[in-house]
Amino acid sequence: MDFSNNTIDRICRIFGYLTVLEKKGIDFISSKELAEAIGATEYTIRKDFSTLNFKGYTRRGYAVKSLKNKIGDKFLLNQKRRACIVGLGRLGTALLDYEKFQEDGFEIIAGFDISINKIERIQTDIDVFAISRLPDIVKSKNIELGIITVPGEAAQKVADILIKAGVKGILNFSPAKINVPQSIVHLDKDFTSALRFIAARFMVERK
Amino acid sequence: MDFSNNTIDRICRIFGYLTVLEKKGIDFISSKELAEAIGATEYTIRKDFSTLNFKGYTRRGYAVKSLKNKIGDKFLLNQKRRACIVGLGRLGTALLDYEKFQEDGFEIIAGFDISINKIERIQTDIDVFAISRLPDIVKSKNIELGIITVPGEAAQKVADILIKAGVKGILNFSPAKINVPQSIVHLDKDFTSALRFIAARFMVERK
DNA sequence: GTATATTAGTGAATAAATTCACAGATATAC
DNA sequence: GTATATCTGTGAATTTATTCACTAATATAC
Ligand SMILES: NC(=O)c1ccc[n+]([C@@H]2O[C@H](COP(=O)([O-])OP(=O)(O)OC[C@H]3O[C@@H](n4cnc5c(N)ncnc54)[C@H](O)[C@@H]3O)[C@@H](O)[C@H]2O)c1
Ligand SMILES: NC(=O)c1ccc[n+]([C@@H]2O[C@H](COP(=O)([O-])OP(=O)(O)OC[C@H]3O[C@@H](n4cnc5c(N)ncnc54)[C@H](O)[C@@H]3O)[C@@H](O)[C@H]2O)c1
Repeated sequence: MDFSNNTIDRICRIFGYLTVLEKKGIDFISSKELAEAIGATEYTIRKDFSTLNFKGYTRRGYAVKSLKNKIGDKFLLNQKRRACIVGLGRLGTALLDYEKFQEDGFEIIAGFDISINKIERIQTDIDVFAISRLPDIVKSKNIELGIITVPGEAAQKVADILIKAGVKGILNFSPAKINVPQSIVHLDKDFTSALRFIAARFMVERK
Repeated sequence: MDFSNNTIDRICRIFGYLTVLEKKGIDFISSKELAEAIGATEYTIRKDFSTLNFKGYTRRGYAVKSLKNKIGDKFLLNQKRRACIVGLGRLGTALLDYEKFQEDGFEIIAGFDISINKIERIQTDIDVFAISRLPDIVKSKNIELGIITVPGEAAQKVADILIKAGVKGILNFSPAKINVPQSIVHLDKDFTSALRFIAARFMVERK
């Protein structure tokens, strides 16, 4: 079966929230509370779960641990994913050192940059390499995800290199939209568009 | 009239792309090319423009400059927006120094942090202050947008402070979901959820 | 033990978003 | 100057997503 982007997006947020609940030692959660936590409605969430065949308990809700495992199994969020970061500027290095990725199931295996200077001076526990080494390292270290933090002009080129090297998914933080084959999952996350969205939304609200 | 989030999101991306086209000196653009550039279909875009009453020219498409201005006027993306960043860690400082925000119409007026130590050591052209000064500064400098880059645990508290100080929109990069009154426009941008989305999407694809 | 309140599950209804299909306009080719 | 290909604009059709409305189950209160 196939699921809509909306459903998958909700499921991923729910997964994150379940992680929090689990840490807090909370055992059951209702569709209503889940809805509130991720910004959706209880109906949508029950519908999602219904479609996915995730069952809850009358008057108690959904069992946190079990639900988290079911989601993890179904969407393969239980297993660690191996990622790399290309472009070790301000944003790239911030991401490189973000330890929480690790506990969230994403392991940053390597960083790459075109500037040898940068590679040599960078202070981090993660291995960093010249971009020329990318194909080799992505293959040998089985890296599945590429995170692009190079300037917009270089984004497409980097995407091509990543895909050729064998990554299966790309998260692109540059403002450029990248073109990738259908088989590669990718997401463009442009902060400026996000800010504009807020500005535009706000203005529309006032009318 | 009111527009859907989807429409506004597309419009913001189109606005960004029009900026690029303008710089390149391209005068006309078709719905098809726009669609391709932002990852939508030509139908949707023509429908959006139809609803918004943005007219194009047969066999030529839409006039780049004029369209950009119309969008800018309608959604108030032409005027500079004043923003601040709260939480000057790795992500916050990366954003603080991102000059491109300026040319994209967002001016980072100030940065805030709870750690006086950090405030004192930080190297940047932007003014940085202790969080206690936020209400005062947001008001006196007319700051409209708050960007949250504090740890998840502090996000809600910071959101409350920002709102009380008078910001009208919030972009939250922490993994916590924040609760804000209806009148405040806000967006939660959690990188981990984005990575999970890719991982989940990818796995679904394979099935 | 019974009544009550809460919560899931789901087909049906509704609403929203997208796509289609085609008429109308016009730049371009020849 | 005419034919042709291309591109917009928009109601209608379709598809997708959400919400409703109600049944069933059961924990909790008393
Ligand atoms: N810094 C921010 O807060 C911020 C905000 C919004 C968007 N962005 C976007 O994120 C991206 C990175 O931003 P930044 O501020 O970190 O930029 P930066 O200039 O600090 O870093 C970019 C890095 O990419 C490297 N690079 C350039 N071309 C490369 C290539 N072909 N292969 C490998 N590495 C290459 C550079 O050497 C540099 O280290 C940009 O696209 C930017 O528009 C950044
Ligand atoms: N670094 C990344 O690449 C990255 C990636 C994904 C998500 N995030 C999220 O972005 C946020 C910032 O991440 P980071 O890596 O920059 O963290 P960081 O720990 O480097 O910085 C956080 C900053 O917030 C400040 N702070 C804490 N409480 C505050 C308060 N109440 N008021 C004002 N300032 C306060 C701290 O002093 C610190 O300077 C976090 O929520 C994190 O989960 C970061």
